[in-house]
Amino acid sequence: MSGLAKLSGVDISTVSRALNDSPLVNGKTKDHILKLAHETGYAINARARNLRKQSSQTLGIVIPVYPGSQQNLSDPFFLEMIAAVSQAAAKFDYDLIINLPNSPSEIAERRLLLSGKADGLIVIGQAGRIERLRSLGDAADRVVVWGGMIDAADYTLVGSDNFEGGRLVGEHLKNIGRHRVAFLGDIDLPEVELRYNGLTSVWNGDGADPSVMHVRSSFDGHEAYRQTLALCEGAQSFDAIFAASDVLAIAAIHALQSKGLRVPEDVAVVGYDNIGQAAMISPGLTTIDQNIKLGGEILVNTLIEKIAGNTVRATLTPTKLVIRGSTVGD
Amino acid sequence: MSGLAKLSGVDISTVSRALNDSPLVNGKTKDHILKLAHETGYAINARARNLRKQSSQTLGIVIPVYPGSQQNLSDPFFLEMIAAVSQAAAKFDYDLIINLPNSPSEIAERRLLLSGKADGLIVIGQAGRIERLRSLGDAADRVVVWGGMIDAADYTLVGSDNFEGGRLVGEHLKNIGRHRVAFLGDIDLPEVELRYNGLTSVWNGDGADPSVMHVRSSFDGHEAYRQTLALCEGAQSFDAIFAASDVLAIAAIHALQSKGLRVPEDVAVVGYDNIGQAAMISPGLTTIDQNIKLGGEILVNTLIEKIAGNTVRATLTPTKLVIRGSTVGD
DNA sequence: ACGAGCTTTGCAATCGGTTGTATTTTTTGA
DNA sequence: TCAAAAAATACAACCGATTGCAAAGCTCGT
Repeated sequence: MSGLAKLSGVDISTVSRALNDSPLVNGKTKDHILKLAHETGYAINARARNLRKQSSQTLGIVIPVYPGSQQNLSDPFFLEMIAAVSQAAAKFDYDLIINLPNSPSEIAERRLLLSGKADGLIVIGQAGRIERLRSLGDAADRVVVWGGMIDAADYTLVGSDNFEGGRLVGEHLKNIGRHRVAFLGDIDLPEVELRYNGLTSVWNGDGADPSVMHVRSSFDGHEAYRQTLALCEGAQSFDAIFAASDVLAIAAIHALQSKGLRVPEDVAVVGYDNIGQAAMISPGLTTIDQNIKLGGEILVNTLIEKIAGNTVRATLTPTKLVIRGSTVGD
Repeated sequence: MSGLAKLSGVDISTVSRALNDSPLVNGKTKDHILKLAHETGYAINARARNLRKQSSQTLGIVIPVYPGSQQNLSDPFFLEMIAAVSQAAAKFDYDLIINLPNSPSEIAERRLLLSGKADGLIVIGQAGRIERLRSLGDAADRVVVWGGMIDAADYTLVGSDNFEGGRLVGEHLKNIGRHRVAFLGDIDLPEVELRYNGLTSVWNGDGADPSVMHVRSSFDGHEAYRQTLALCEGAQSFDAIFAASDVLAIAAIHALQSKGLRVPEDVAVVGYDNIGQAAMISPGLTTIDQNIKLGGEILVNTLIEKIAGNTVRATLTPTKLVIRGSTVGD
């Protein structure tokens, strides 16, 4: 910048104002400086600017991909969320630092905040870290969490309407005459519990016993595969599986087919997320679309509001049922 | 930091040295300062440190996920690559800024470099941007590209051995007696061309005409689905498909099955990448494992070497065939 | 032609660390 | 015991922008 100042014969303060399009600078002067800046390929030094402005124009995103556990490692949901958040952040000229903690107890995220590397933090999922999120203290002012709505949260939550998603699936299964549903997922996770509750709500007050059974599985496809095999070998009969994610649903279909069961004739299968592959397998997977793109935008908007010191409240994004062959036949 | 200086009664320069574990500081003094820092929850201001040290301890990763085209948007390969790079970078105390350009012509990446937000850049894939990569100029000193080895590259390349991957697939198909192979992918992309060349090399000098046909498809699953349908309706007969990615292979299987063709009995299918879902579909997908984890590590190591001013040369990571039901039956 | 008022520019402090050099304190050896 | 060497600490410049305030340059009406 001092180079530009010499070239154009003005003070660096004027250069600075020109580059920031300040109205305090004469139009001609501004044009001249801008031209020089362009010719010399000058780019403002973000490090100096960040220091002076006490802001880094950067958000952090924390994604629980624990390498040891293999859990989630390749769940496309996360990539879609990263893409959504990244593009929403870009609209506000924010960059995105990605942080994949190695274990639930990692504290690298707070470091991003306290050191000023990031102005705010987006945390995807509360799994296994609710307590730590609760104890954020002041840092909570610059954190937004994607997850299922829970009352006791001391932090700002954004999420899709998991209860409604579960309910939509229940309605659909009921409509196609499937009443013996196995729910595949871990209802200790808030968003999963909500999906489960939405599912069972459909049969409540129905006279008939809700015959929904819970088959516990983490978000790891291999575990879902094993659990589904076990389910097939168990005594309980079922004519539908509702899995807490598409990855689990795809694994479940694989398990069912390997047991000689037909999808959807013998067992209807519904997933959650509507990842790209959901439409690419045989039969196509009926699933819930969480509108991740909108979710990412709301996450970013909410976080930027918080950074600006405004108070915001929890937000739900709408949820949509996408029907494909895995529940109704082609 | 000036607060810590007052508390401990020493100059801030001593505090700085203590926090950086400099040997110039007395052990007792150091302990005292560290204890105070811990008690007060002090964290070094990264913005100031970055400015002074002319480094941001941050790498950028550029991933071509173009939202308009839907291309790749949910390919788990990218997430695995992000995870691998992120974890490798963490070992060197580098953070990772993720950049998903909206179009091949975006220049946001260079901005990261020139502004000093990132010390170096990792670019995943050369697709559609080879010319721009060539014209990096000085910036090439701090850029490493993941992609297929091409001679004319003016930038540092790291990639898996795509030719060998293709060759392994060819050997395997030949071994199981499949000689009429459709190659599904876009051989205008360097890595894809190498895989194709590896495949055809198996039949070269064989007397028999290599009966490999090229079915062009981008890395978008929907396009692969359509192309495979078209292939089925065409005149050419084939008994195997080698797809340039698992996502394409899964789409191809879906298309084949919807045409009433059996996998692997009628058509054997091989993918590339070994994403999580490859093992989760029916039948399990035979594929090439690129060892992305190692690739991410090499990318980071190479980039850090370059940032340090050392010269490095292109590197290949080994490649491995993973055989599952889609080519040999269960 | 001149001063009020407006526009434009320059000066200098500041953000919060790091680091070369000077200074003080402590240790060492004869 | 005392000078020389070593260890520990303090001083002050510096990284490169932003910004409040002062100063200089213009415009305009009378």
